[in-house]
Amino acid sequence: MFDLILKNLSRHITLTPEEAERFTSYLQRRTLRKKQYLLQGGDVSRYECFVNKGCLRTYLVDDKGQEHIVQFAIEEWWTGDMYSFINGRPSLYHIDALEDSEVFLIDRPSWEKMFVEIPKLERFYRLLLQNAFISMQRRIAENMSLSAEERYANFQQRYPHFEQRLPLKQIASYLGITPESLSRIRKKMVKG
Amino acid sequence: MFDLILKNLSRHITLTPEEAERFTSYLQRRTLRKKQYLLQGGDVSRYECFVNKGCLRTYLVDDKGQEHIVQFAIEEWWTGDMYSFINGRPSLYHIDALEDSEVFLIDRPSWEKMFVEIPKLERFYRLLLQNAFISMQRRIAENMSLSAEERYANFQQRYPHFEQRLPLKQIASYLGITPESLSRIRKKMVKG
DNA sequence: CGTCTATTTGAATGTACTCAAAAGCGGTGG
DNA sequence: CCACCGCTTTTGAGTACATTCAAATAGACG
Repeated sequence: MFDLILKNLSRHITLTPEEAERFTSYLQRRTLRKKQYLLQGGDVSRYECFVNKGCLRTYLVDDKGQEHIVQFAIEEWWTGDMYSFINGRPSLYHIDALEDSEVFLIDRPSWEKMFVEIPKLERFYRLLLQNAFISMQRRIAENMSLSAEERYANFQQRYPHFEQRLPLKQIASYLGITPESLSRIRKKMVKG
Repeated sequence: MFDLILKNLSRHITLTPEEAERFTSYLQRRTLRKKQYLLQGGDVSRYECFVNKGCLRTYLVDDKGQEHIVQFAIEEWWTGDMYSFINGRPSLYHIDALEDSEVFLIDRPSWEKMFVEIPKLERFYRLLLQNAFISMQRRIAENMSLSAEERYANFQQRYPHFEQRLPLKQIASYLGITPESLSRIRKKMVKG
């Protein structure tokens, strides 16, 4: 049951069997049906989330009612609204399932406790955040310097499996363009 | 000399005098003249950097020769190219001084050592990255959902002091628009 | 099978861009 | 201290890429 998440930890740190045992005791398993919310904008995010199976999206809705996807999370990704989780303030984001999914959740008290009881996790989380930070930075840079077409080409290259798995509309939203635009870009790229 | 950086640490963790002493022993002080590089694209980033005085920018240059600012860093901000620093790969970014500045640098060996010798720093860095991650995420969301004018208004509100300190050209580059566009936006906002 | 949503296509529109030139500002050296 | 040079900012005109709105087609799900 905890194979994947323990494998994920082992990418950065090595836990003793006891520590692993303790760590997994903090986790709550939850299944989500397609379209089910994990977090709704306005609520306080009570969990950090590890995706064991399926696919979630984090998005916000602007005043015009348009959705903008900030992040996808598939198997072995972590997600959640860190800001709301840490500060206890209402979240600006919605998180829901794009497929039937299975996740592990950690609530705030467990979160605090686990860093105290297993200090190695501080390192794990630092490294996780480091990587997330790096890819965010790159995404910002790309959003500023590349055309929609180039951004899409990069997306395909970087996340080849997302391509088949996600509907066009979601990808468009992630890239910050309209579905119509992405449809045209695809058509053009097939011909080109 | 180390007042500011120790104050910065104390926002998240409490060091004993000995630990503080040890921590500062890792630091190298360096002054930068306006326009001086801390890091040039293509080089490997050898330092993480704390700004004690002045202002730096991190930017990349696209194929058309255009600069895109990913981050500003003024007093009490940390900066650097985390990706290059960690992975030892050439950096995509340039970092230089927009004003005469004074910084403290930590090189990679010291960086590794300090986390081992002062494990509390893992926590500090995790929290630092957590905040950085949160604001990156928000920036991505804003870049996607807001018009140039709204992004500028947010920038003014969030970083009021940057407004007077930074030339229009640099702000435009940070917002992902041309100087011409920002000039027009400003004109419009004064009238409106 | 029918309904609802996603995707495609077309036409008109708009926001921000490019290119060009003038005006403003700041730093440097005579 | 002033004049000059280079860079920044402003303004104008034309353009391009992506958007909006609308409608048709395709696909998914109950």
